[in-house]
Amino acid sequence: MATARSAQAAAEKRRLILDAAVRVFARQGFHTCRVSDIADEAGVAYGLVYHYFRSKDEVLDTLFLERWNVMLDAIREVDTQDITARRKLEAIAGFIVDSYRHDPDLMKVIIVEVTRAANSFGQTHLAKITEAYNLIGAVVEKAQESGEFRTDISPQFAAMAFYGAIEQVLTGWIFDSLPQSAGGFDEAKRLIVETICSGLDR
Amino acid sequence: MATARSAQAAAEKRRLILDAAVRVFARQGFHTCRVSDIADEAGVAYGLVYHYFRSKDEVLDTLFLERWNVMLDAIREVDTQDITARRKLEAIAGFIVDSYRHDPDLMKVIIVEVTRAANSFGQTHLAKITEAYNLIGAVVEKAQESGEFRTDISPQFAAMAFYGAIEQVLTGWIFDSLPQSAGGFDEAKRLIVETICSGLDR
DNA sequence: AGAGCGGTTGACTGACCAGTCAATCGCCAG
DNA sequence: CTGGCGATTGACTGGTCAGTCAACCGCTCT
Repeated sequence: MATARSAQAAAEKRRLILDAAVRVFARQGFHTCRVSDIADEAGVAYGLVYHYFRSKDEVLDTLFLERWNVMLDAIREVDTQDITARRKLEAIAGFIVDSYRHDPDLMKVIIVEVTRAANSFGQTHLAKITEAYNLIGAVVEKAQESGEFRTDISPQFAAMAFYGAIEQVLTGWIFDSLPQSAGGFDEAKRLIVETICSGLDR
Repeated sequence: MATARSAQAAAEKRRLILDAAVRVFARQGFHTCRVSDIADEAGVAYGLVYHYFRSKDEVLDTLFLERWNVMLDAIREVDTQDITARRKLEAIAGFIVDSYRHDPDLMKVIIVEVTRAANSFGQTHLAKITEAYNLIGAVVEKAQESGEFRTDISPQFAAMAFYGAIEQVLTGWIFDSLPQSAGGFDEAKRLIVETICSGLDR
């Protein structure tokens, strides 16, 4: 039992540090913050961060991979369902928007420090990030084959437009260049999918 | 004449440094490169960079503002023309895509280090960046009033989707997660506008 | 000729911070 | 009670650069 109990305690400490890191990264940014800021926020000693993680980078890598893998699984799961592509895109946009609603700090960190940070962590995780584009592209491709979507827009291209629109909206919320209106989140899902699927034309 | 000649020579050195900085920032990224890398690339002494610029940051600020102001002017100019909103969006997307075609390194730096770097330079230039969204939003808004565009998608929202789609495509090109196909650039303009205006639905 | 003045040079400094490590703590088993 | 081991601590080190500055260059004007 001793082993099990301490293993659990250790896992809790690790999580404590990860959660503190989310808050610190969201508040100060990855490059601007010091490892000591994370330790302070978590209420642990500086060195303990290095007991659980090899480096400052590994903390962010862990946060990103944890969440991104959940998202990739969610997209894959959506794609197995027997619904229209439009509904699939709604579910995907919904998942991402809900991720932000549920934990804005974490999504801020993932978007700002990884997904949009193409020169630093975006580079490291390019393959993982591209995987999401490809999964969305596959949804579009199948919809083209079934006749639901037009075939003169390449699936990869459509995926970029779709994902780009979502990320831009989240970024707008994160930095207050887009108002987070009352109906907000659910309205946003609808608008994104509506824009991409039906277009702005009347 | 002496004054005029040396002033011109000085301006040329300044430009030499700016152009070198574009190459270095594009290759290594702003945070990763050293000021000495810029000086070496420009073939001038380290200290000269500080004769023309107050700081490393100011070099990037200058590059961004130079180009971004040109773009804002271009968007404003497009909006004065008596053409459909769809044509206006085509012209705007065209301008941005052509900027990339003409000087990919500069666009890479602006997008990667400023526009998408929301925590560092994106923060500093948030107002300037938002200005672009607002100008695009105004184009959409007028199109809604004239009946060209549907009115149930907020103009600001549409602007984010439009700009987000463009930037995502450029980012895809920059980091090779989207193939730069043969027809490439002109095809891309068309697809972006087509997607946003008419949608993916058949 | 030579004074003056931008333009130009690059060695140096001061600050910062990621990561190390030796010492301590506290929990459990025997 | 005690030996041992993993968890925890935080002072310290080493390397990295942005930015400074005092000296130097070469052109022009008198």
